[in-house]
Amino acid sequence: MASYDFKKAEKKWQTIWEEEGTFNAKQDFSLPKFYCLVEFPYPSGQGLHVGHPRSYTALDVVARKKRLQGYNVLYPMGWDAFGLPTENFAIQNKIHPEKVTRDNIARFKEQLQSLGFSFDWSREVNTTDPSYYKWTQWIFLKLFEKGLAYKTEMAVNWCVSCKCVLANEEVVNGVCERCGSEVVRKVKSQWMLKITEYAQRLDDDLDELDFIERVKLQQHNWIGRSTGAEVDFATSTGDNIKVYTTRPDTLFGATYMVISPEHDLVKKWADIIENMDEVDAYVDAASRKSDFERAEVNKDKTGVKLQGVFAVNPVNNEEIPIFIADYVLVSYGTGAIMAVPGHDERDWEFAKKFELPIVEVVKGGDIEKEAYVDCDSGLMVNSGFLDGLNVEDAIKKMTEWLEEQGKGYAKVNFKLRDWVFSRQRYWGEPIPIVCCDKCGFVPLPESELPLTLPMVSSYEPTDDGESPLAKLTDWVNTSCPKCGGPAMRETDTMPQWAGSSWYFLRYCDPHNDEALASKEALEYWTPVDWYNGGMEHTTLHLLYSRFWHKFLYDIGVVPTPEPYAKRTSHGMILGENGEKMSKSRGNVVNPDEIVDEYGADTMRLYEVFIGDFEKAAPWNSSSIRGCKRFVDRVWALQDICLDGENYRPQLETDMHKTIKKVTLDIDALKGNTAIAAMMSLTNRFYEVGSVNKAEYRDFLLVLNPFAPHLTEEVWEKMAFGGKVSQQNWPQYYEEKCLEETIEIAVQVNGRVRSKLTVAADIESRDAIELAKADERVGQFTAGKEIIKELYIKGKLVNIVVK
RNA sequence: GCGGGUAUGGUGGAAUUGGCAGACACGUUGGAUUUAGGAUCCAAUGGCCGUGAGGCUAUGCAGGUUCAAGUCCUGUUACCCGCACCA
Repeated sequence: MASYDFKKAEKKWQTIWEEEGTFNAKQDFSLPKFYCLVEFPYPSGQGLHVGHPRSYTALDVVARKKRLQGYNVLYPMGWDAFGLPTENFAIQNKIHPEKVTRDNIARFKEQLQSLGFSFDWSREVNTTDPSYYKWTQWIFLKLFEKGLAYKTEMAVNWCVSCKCVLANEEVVNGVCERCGSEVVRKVKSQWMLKITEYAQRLDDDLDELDFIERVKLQQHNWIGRSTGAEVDFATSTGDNIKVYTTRPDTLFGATYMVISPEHDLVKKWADIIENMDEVDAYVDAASRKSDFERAEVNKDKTGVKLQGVFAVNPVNNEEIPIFIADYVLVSYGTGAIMAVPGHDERDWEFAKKFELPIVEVVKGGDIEKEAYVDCDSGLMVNSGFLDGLNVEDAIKKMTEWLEEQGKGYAKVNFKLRDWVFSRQRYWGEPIPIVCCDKCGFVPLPESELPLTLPMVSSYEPTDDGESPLAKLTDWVNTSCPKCGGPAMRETDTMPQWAGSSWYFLRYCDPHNDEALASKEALEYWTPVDWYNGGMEHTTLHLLYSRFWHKFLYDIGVVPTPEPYAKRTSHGMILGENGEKMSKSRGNVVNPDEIVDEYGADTMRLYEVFIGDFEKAAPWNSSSIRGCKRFVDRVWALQDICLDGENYRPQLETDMHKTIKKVTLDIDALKGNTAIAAMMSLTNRFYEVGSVNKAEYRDFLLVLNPFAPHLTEEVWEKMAFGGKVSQQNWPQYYEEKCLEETIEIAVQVNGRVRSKLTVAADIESRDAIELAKADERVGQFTAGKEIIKELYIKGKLVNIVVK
């Protein structure tokens, strides 16, 4: 037998699959369906690195197995192609981003196809294609129509290098998530999406979903729900200060108030505040700090007392001072707090510094030394009608009291902010809105979609914060769709996250020009049964797309309230040195070279075999050889293949056990141990000295999802009939997975002293008798008193002696 | 600071959830084959002691529960990730 010519075989089968459309999802909606999805890549200039194929392979294995199990599988692929890196590359090299995108996609596609993924290429989507982004714009207009898209002037995160605003989700540790540059505050008029309107549902509905826990947790934390109360504090000026607190029980301990420097009352009180100079200086200093500086946790608390005004604590009518301080954020709650220094660390620190009274209202701590914060076990004191209650009851009673008195009410708050949706860059979807002096913001009529991105030769970002599109006066100046008068187009574009927020819907019906997808296709295919993607998208793409999907559900476009039934996440493939793979570290492994040297199947096997799917794993160019050997050994089984229509007795259990293991492991994303089991079975064939046709056939079937080219090629060479892709997944029988005789360990005082081969169904009593009769066991029990003896079925006997 | 996670041979990693730790691989060593290299095949391979049979020891560290602990409990260390003055 000639050795396996993987290059020839892989090319051959890839061509067949492409010509036949072997893996295209079927239009027959009566079949059981399985929608299997991986995040579509951003087609960067560097091409794929060996990290990309990890999740593609894992879900390709799932998709291929599901097909063999009779499901109509949708496993699509596409391109998330708008975005800054492409635009920056285009600017640097003076090539239009449209061409850069086209070239990058061509390269990515070729690389993906060389790995033999079973994607349905007939459904390929591209977010930069006008026939695609027509529907991205359409969804935006629906959001606008329902009041969920609005434009407002606000302080935003501005990346100095990208010359573009960023969403909160795109700012990581005060720097730009993408380029690592400084992020400063800038007041700008921005399009916003009201994701906050969906905060409660995005949070609640997580519980019903089959998402891995760390994803749920991260989304819960990001949404940041808290329950408490809003309370009104009267002031000496007749104004109200509304505060949000999670601890209404501690209201009797509120000895001062703090409002943020940006709070409206500061300006309103300009004439009343006696030390306005000092206050102005503080406000000014705060405004010049970056968010990052302001958020620095361990810095000293600063602030200024507002002279000439005071507030009144609504529960005891005591007059309390009002401060401004930048530790109170204007963007959360009401931008004002009641300070309870006895039971809040920040307030305690502030009170110590400004020598303000600290009152204990929950007993149990030592408020002289530190704030008593985690006081669930304490009882209320110095708190009038709350005295003697525990914290939980006190919160309830105080909230009731506030509501009765009309001084406050229960309130749920979220950390989640609305989504800053406009970008001052060229390579994105134009926002289909015109601004008319008479009519305000007017949406383009649906018939004018898509509003295409004008093809221009100059699209550099500007320093003044305007979109490059603003310079195209011919394009900008238009007429109002409503009144026909002169109007101007919106010149900002959508963020990269727009196109990816709904792409999984388009796959269901990608060529539809009447709707983003037909009702029937959506009814059949959604929700996505299994979605895998990176943890870095948890609070970005994953949250955004859940939001859009819920909105589309509310307006009757999609049939399910959630887009994804199941979400898993892969660990990163690291460089050989254990560090993150990157060009600057020089540890990038190019999959093309691996495919060239070892073949796609070896590459696929190694990607799965490398380790626990959820954990990061370092690439190792030696280890991959083990997978290559495995491929060659499977090929060479042809030399020792005997006739035989049934499993041979000495291999029957091995066959059933392996099929079972592979079947279950694939669904549990434990392909690494599935491959180990198949390696063991191969070793077993060689140990026996032969395989027979029945065994070889079924072995090839379970190996097929991992090594599709090899298995098809062997199948054909062996003339097993048809193709592997047309077969059924082999069955295993539970009862045939059990050995008739088993080896059990015999322990004395928990240490293994001997082994016995016994019938699998041996009675406990018999096993113990046999164990005690064992010579070696006797040496350890002789002359000692047996205190206890037990048999753990199928495992061991333990004899405890003294 | 808060929340979550991880820690097992020289390496990647297994361990049916409390039941023989180290499956499966990589690497290494020895052997076979080969003109040679490569490839392939066979054997050994956690550590310590022992010629040997075998014994002891071992899952970051320290305790505990149990006939039995990588797995459960208490404490502790290191690293990774997320959030970060969110009232």
